[in-house]
Amino acid sequence: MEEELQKDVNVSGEYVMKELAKNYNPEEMEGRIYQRWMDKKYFHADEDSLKKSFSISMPPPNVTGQLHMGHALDNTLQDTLCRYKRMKGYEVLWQPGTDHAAIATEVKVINKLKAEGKDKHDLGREGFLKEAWAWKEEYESKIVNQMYKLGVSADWDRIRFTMDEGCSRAVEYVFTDLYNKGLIYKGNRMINWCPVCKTSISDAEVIHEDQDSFLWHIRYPVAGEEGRFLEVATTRPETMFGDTAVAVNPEDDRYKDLIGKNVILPLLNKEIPVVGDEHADMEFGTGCVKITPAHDPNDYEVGKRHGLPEICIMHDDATIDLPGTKYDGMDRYAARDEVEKDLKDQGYLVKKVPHTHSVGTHDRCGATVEPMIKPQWFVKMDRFAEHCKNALESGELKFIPENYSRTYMNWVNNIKDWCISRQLWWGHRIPAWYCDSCGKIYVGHSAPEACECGCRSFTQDEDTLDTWFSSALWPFSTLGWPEDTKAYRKFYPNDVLVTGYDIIFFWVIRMVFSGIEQTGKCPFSNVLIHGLVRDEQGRKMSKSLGNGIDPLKVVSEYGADALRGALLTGNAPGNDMRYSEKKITNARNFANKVWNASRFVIMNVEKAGDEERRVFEEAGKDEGLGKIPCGISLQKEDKWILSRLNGLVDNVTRNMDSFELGVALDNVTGFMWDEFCDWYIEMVKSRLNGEDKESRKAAFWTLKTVLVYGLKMLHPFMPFITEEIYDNITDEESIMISAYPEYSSELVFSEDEADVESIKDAVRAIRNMRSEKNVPPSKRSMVYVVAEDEKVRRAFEEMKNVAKGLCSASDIITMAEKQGIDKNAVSLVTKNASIYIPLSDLIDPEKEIERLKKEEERLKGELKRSRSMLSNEKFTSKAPKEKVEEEQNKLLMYEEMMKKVVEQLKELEG
RNA sequence: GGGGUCUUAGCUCAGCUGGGAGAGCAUCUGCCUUACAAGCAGAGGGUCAUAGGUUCGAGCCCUAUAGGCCCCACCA
Repeated sequence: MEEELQKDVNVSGEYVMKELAKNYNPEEMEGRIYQRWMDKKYFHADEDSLKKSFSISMPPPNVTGQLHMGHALDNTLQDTLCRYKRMKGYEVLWQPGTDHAAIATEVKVINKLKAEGKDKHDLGREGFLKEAWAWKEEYESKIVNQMYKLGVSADWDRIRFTMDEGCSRAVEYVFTDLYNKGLIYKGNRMINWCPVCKTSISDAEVIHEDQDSFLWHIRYPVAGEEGRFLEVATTRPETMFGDTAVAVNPEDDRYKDLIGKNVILPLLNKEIPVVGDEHADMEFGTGCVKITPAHDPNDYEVGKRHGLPEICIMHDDATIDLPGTKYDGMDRYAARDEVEKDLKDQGYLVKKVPHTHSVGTHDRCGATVEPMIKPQWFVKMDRFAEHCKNALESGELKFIPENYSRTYMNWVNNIKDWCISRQLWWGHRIPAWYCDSCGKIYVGHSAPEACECGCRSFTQDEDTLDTWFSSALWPFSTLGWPEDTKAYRKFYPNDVLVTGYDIIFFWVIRMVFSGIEQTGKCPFSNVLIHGLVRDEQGRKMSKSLGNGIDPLKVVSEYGADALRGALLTGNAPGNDMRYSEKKITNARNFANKVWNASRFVIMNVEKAGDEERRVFEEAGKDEGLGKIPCGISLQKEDKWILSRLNGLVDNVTRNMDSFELGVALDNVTGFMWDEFCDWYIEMVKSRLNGEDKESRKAAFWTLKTVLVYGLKMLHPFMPFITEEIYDNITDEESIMISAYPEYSSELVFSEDEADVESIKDAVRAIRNMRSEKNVPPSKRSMVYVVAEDEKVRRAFEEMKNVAKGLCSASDIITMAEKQGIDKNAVSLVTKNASIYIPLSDLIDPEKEIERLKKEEERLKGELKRSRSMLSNEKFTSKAPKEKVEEEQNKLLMYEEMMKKVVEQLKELEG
């Protein structure tokens, strides 16, 4: 049967419809379609184009491993925006790339080497970097492949890497520039030290977590005053070897007199001064604080204020550095126990009380961070904080949702100098050179010929830069900056940055001030913030919990369109979302629905005559909505769905433009599923094989138009299935490069919309009734529609055949007033009509009375509410006119309905 | 300590500048109506966290309270 049909079509016409596979099979089509897009260079961004530009820089994923759900969401949002803008006629650049992720990658490579029995230091810097680059190549290609599978339409020919030649040049340029401006300096300051990774880390990389510990109270004897002690309280007794003072509050009457005197540091028997400093809180503990300037940020400040020596008592691996003592070489925690024991033995320990305090840990390895004084490079932040503030206040920068600008400002206002040097190998080596004889620093691409002192031998700084230093330049370093390239001129600044809220401080702020400092422009005008993808129970997806879902697994099982749809459905900017398989299957089911609706349309047009096929072929072209060819006489339901489609365009466009992608997708889904599939297709079924040729033509034209435009709006969200169908029902090249629908003021049929809504109301009421009475669909029934309003009657008359199919009516009779209808007919009341169905044998009159009474009660309530509102003089005088009118109309409608109900009740009750 | 955010149907969440609460899933009922059972039709289910306030009118604005979450800072 089907083969025959196929043959028929081939023989009969110039227009040969390709056939859609019987089942929606994403796996089969997605790879093939993506390859075609790539071959056709659709993702290519033309820097010479005269079209208005739209650009996004992809947040470069770390080359540390695989993509997770967060990446899938992030990239789906960007892809959807890019595809939308492309169809809207913009020259779109979506700049892809990957991040070297300094410490994260270095740790991975070290672990890999360890598994192979190799050690970083045995390999040496060169050897290690070779391993790291090999790692990068492997994981970058893995990641890129994963993006292909998601349908990412980035311009892959422009892929960049934060450590490639161009980006490295930009890094060097910026470092040198900031150094010359005095905005980068090298200093011996207190930084966060990770004793496991053996590198400094920035404040942002430290995670504070509360830990249960103790507060040790220790006596420090006052020098020269036999029997007098100062009792200090500390959470870190092992650092006492580095104590260089004890502080008391200058206002504290208990200890005032001791300021300027010395106390004896137990165990070391060393005299240290008592200083008066605000830092000592009289209310806390004993009011006396031991001061360890080299191992505590606050003590460091106190030390600075009082000119105290800074004694470092720890090695880089956090073992004690105290040559000649038994503590030397002990781990910090072992030393703590030992100190406690010794203090106790010698009578210095007063007590040890449980105490909870927050401990800084390294976000990469979890080790407890050790504050240390080390020579490091820093970026001054005062000026840059101003940049950040100005960008937001001037409106150059906008957050979506807006409240994240507060988070941003909160960060900006509390920013401190940024420690940018890292004691790692994998990263941009600091372009600073030290003269081997006098030590003078030169900053630049290479060392100078000779130093001022005449020496010609230099050594480059061993350290590398914080990974965020290079990502801060990403929006412009990828475009060839600092060269004045065409791409830079065309696509910088970017239009949107899409990223998670967890990264605002790390990345967004640093891009903003770097962009402004280097290019004079904020690197992007909109920051679209999204939340985290959590697991079904709302927990963060994490390796340690093992609750992560691999997006690629989902893709291979359900298709990329389903994953994308699930991630964007109901997704609101800035909000976390929960992942669930239910959401995936729901999105997949929707894709399947669209697939089948398309099959339905295609199958019918295959069966149709030449003329219909020609009409079909011409429909849905890019010339836009509102162009209804002459010779097409649309029926009411056609106008209804076209008008609804047109309204949808308006809605969806507005939501897309305001980055409400989740709402936009809901709009499209609702329209396609509910209005197009469940109503329009059902309405039109009988016409497709009907007698009336004009009606058939109009139906085919409308079906195609609505389907094609619907697919276009769906395409940014579900690119694969829409392309496959589009390819099969049009002879256009690709939906990706087709024009996005434009709202047309000529395609507004308000009256037809209202009429069809009346019919839908009636159909629903009838279905409801039949369902309530358990009437099988096969049992047809007469339907009488009584409507005083002539327009309503005409609408029912016009759509009689359509409505018949929708509610299993054998016939529909319309009339102005009730006459000749069986007394026992079931009656229904809709907004503007009364409907009677003679189902006498199936009706239980008592139940019917009961139902009508219920309805009467409901109406009574509504009438009461409405009347009291309208008789409220405050309402009628103060509320806007439209609202009052609206309420008056409602009242009339309720009164009308009430009248009918009362009438029907009277009849039933005899 | 500072800032943010959330509390709406059994579950997951929408609800745009205030004008009588929505979707999906789940549940229940009936349907293999030849595009689709990955489906169709229908139904039930909500004091919009609590208490005040502003307003003709509050899920939405203000204040307080309770609970949840996030970020920053501090914690000898």
